[in-house]
Amino acid sequence: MTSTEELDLATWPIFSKMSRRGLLVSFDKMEALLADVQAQMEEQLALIECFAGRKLNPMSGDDVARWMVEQHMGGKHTKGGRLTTGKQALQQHEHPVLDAVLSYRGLEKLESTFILPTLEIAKRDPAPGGGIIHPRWRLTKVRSGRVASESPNLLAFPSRTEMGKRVRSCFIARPGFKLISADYSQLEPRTSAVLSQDERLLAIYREGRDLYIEVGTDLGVPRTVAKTLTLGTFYGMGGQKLFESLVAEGVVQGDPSVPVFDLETCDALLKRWFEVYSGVKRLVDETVVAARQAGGWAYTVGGRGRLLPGLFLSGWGWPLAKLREEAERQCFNHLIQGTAAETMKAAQVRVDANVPEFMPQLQIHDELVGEVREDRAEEVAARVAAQMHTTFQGVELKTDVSIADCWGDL
DNA sequence: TCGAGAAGCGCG
DNA sequence: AAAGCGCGCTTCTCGA
Repeated sequence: MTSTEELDLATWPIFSKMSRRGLLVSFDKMEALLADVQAQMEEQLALIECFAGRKLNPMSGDDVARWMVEQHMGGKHTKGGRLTTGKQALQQHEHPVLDAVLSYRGLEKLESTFILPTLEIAKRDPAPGGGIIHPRWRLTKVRSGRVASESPNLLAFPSRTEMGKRVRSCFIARPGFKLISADYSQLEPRTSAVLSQDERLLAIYREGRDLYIEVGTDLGVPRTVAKTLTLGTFYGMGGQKLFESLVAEGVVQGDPSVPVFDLETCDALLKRWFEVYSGVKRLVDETVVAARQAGGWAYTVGGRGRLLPGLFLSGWGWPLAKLREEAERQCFNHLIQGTAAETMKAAQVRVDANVPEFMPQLQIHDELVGEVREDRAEEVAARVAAQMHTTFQGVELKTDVSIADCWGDL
């Protein structure tokens, strides 16, 4: 593994090029979407007034909390003493007003965070059919070595919902070009498997089997549960959080062939996971011990350090234990997330050196997006994939590639 | 009127 | 015993 310093120096000019090239935004598509979103916001607002009997600002937690108190709805309170009005809290109650509040908030998020700023920023650099976005890459912001993006934060653009994909669809390839995406599958779990040398995980990956199906079989849970559970365990998720995640995913009461996912089951599942994949448990413990011996410094494989003074807090009282355990989770996360970031940077360097026809535009942690001339798309995509393909201590790291005319279709 | 902090939510 | 990690950005709220 190349050192983290060398990777930083080698990727610097690549990100510079990425920013200069930028991404083309279609004004027609974006403005049509904006009109849709605004119309739907009006609808939800009307719905709220209709069902609540008066106007309500869905964005004001105080306003929503006051109305909930009037309706004799209970719930958790924030540190500031108000009723919690987050998505989790509102979904506890069955009420059309709360449904509309959540819908409105989702739409408002799209409008104010993604659509309006993108239009505004793209207007600074007009181009045929729209404008160009030049994200500012922050290469020294994230302590794990990941990159961050500002103005706008393209790494946080929506992808999980239909409306979200419509936002991404406004980012299009220039005329005569195609967009290519190559994303590593399960980069962080694979990194964990390699670093922990856990026999079971290594076997799953070496034989090319689906991790989450295997975990599901090992623990007797559906694939979706196994996925949440596995990703959570890598970073120290607790029973409570796992339970909340499963509730949010709507798998709280499973079918009869599957255990019921109450809080106790979640605790037991986490415990069992670390028994079955004991190599990961060992790596977590060893990583923390090593960092303590190194004076509180956690290191990635490439040698990027993060100082975690909290590792030396002693005692079990509040908030000492909480802070120490937080530092321990950060310690392990630094190793996995940071090493994965180094894998990605190394891949970018190889692609830059060996596939000059590919013009990168975005790096999204485990994914590379860029443009290529239309007539060469298939061929160049294959070469990008070949350059990203690598073997990390016996485990293959491969990418899924796709070609499309807009970001949303990748 | 301005700025900081809280709450909330988007992503991998 | 109990525990998600890493970010950026927006609106609301409250005090200077």
